[in-house]
Amino acid sequence: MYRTHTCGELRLTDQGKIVTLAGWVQRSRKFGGITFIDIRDRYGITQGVLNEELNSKIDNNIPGREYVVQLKGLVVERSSKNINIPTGSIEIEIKELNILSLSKIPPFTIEDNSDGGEDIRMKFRYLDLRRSVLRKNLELRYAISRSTRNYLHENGFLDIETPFLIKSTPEGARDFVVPSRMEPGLFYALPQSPQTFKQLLMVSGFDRYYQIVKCFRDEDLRADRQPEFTQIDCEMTFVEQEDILVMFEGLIKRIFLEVKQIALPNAFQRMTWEEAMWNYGNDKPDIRFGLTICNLRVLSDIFPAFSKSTATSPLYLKNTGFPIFDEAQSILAICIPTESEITRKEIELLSEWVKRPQVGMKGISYIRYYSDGSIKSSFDKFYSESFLKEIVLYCKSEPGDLILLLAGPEDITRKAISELRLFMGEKLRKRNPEEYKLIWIIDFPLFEYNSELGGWTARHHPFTSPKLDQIELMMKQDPKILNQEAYFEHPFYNIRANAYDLVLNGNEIGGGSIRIFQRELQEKMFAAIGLTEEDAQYKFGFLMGAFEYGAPPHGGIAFGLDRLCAILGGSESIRDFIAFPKNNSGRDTMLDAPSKISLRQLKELNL
RNA sequence: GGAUCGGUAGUUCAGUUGGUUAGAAUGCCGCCCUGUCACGGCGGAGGUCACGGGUUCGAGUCCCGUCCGGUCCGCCA
Repeated sequence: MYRTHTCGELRLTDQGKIVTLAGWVQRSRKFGGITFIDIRDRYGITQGVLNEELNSKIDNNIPGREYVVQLKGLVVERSSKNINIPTGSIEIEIKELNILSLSKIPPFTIEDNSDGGEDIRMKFRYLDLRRSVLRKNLELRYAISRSTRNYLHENGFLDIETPFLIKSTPEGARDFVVPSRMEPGLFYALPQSPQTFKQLLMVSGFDRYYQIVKCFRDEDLRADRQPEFTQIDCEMTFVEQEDILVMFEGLIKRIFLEVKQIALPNAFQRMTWEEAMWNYGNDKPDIRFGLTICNLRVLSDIFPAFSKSTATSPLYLKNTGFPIFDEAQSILAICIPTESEITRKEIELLSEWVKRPQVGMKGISYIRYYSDGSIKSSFDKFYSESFLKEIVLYCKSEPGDLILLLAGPEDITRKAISELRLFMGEKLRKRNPEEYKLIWIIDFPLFEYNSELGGWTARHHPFTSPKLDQIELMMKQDPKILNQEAYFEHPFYNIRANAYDLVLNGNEIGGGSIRIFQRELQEKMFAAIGLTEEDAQYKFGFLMGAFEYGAPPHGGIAFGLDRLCAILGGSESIRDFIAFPKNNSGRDTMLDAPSKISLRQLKELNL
């Protein structure tokens, strides 16, 4: 028997037992006649002591760091205890020490605060995973997936596997493709999600399906994006949007309760997409803090539910005197409470920040609304004080506030003010990682206009159903757009989908929709996004065929497990929650993949 | 596809205006130490300054290119 106990379980109550432990040498400390050896496994660290006799016997052959050793000995109480570790009250008086495996000196220290950088730790990922930080991350991941499985099982969901070698139908992201050997020149693709399969399962009558499943997308990476990632993929039959939201609020509440011991509110907040864009400039708003956007000018048709409210803004009409504002499509502002006395230098830094190419603004304007009620702005010479006062009042500012204004084209200005809002939220320390605010974003647009391609694409995916009362509008609409400058005047712009995202602290952690289940509507959808009838039939004929044999109404949702883990684990990077992740360029530096393959393989594959 | 930061000892980093023998910490090796647990003390080894080219009397330092890595934009239904 290699071990009787783990390295994390012995306590004072085990005193007097003869035990055998096996593990890795964390560190040894020698003092002439006595030597301490800390051995570590997944469960903890236990100190062993070599007495004088044994110490002199092994003399200079004390096992080095990361050797795998087996200790046999007596559990005794320590004369000086270590309160920092659970096993700190006892130690093992070693009677027998066996080296099971040698180790080279590791390239970095296997400790909580390792001295190794990201690069070298990735190359030696199997060593990095010995550190308790990463071990705890993977334990957290398991806890989340276990809660998920329990909850979904209790609610009648079936875990059904779907294939990884499928057909390439890139509608959004690029597919990873796999060459077929048996059919030269043809290719499989790896799934970007099991979307069509789970819909077919609904047609087959498995009315509640889930799968914790790998998905693949051949796009550039980020700290929170990997080419292969894991989704909690779910689908239900005979449901409306409300049923899905309630069911999966339950899942998230269960995960928070079991994994973080946090009881979330009974019903999550909800916000329409339009409201989120209007107030936060973002479809995944971080609602842990305010600083909502003040829309001082917006082109009339872009946000139909809100645009009218800008009509009372002093800056709504053009020709107000300040050329930058007069020429701007949109003028958006945020009020920063109690910051009216911000230094010139800090303003300068903000200005540099918004001018970075990633943000892309030409500059930033500001209004200081001092506590004594006086007003000073960066554009004083263009406006009277009473006009400035009108702006301040429109923004609902209090004396003492600082108002930051950005002006420019609607899309980049809104994106920039959203970035600025997050930046200021961070600066004001209002983004507390221990605070969890969840919100459903609903009523997404069904379509998105792609000005590069000059056409409409599905915002979520082409299987998403439009709102019931807008189906008719869609069925008779010609997708062709005549005026690219005013795509938001096209009726498609205002068609809303039965689609929803769940947002946690400004991160999209899940999203889904009620699906189309009628062939005619699905055909119309494909036509709208520019697929010819032949294309649609070639790519998705199987799905539309299935819809002709009694397809039930259905819908679903998918959560990004990696990202959920990272947020609950308080980390920015999902790589810390994946056992063997890829680097920034999609490379596995441990395996050194991707790599060349042999000529013989190439020949077999006819490449 | 683009922006930006970085690459110096096993590792993490410092290296001033271009100037003589490139430093620190940690790790590693040796000796000493019977209660440490980030042990301590003394001594030692360890460098293709990513690679290639250029400027210069002289380059770790300046310029150009390449490679590698981090972050971001585009992209990611």
